[in-house]
Amino acid sequence: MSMVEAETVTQAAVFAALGDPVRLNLLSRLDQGRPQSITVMTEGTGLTRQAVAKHLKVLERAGVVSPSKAGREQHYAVQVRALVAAEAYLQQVTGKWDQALTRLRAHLER
Amino acid sequence: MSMVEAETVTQAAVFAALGDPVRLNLLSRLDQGRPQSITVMTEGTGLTRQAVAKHLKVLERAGVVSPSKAGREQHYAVQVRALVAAEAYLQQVTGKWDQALTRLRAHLER
DNA sequence: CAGATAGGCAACTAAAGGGTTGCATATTTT
DNA sequence: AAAATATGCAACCCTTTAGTTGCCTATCTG
Repeated sequence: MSMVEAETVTQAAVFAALGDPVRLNLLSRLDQGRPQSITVMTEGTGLTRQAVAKHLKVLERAGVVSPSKAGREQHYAVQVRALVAAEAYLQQVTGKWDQALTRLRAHLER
Repeated sequence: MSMVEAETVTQAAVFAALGDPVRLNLLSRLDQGRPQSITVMTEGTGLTRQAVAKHLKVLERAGVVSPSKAGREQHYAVQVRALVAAEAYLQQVTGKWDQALTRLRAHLER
């Protein structure tokens, strides 16, 4: 597997982690800055603690969130790097598209 | 379901569509500007035409790609709007994080 | 028109995902 | 020390997803 492909796979993992409404909600509740415990994150989801714990694991494996233990509590905090990387990836794609549009325009005006 | 939740679901669908290495590859080959047929998109994937067709359907339902018929060929083109929206979503989240950091900083310096 | 090419549809399989329940373990709290 | 709280682990269920194969239809092309 080429390096490009490897990167694509990694990037896909991040998008996949974001590709679930529950996880997107959890994330939006985590980006308040301070880490939250699993139990707290469970509140208002209508799900069991285990379900939420799984979702947080998914986010963690994708690097979107990072865990830290505080006593008996497991806290999770947003890992901005991954999000910024995803943002950069999209910018690259949309950027390429802009370039393509420019080329197309140049071609048509010839 | 609230409007926020509905939007979250929609946005999650886009991320989910991007959350697969195969689809990410297809997308990167589509962003050259001009639409491509399914058969052409299949080349070099190591998959069957039907598999690729399914992936393109997924991208289409998420609004990431749009179909158009040219004779017997089915062409797909990148739909930049969806990508920009996803980008905006991430910016909003990372932006909120920046604000949170600012608040935290202010709190610590008090 | 006959053959080749591009797709669509459907059925089927294997694996991954999202959730739940039950039970064991570690930390607090009283 | 006992009760309560926060998690972790594992087994299990159901649905979705990623891929395949087989076959039928539409559109070119020679």
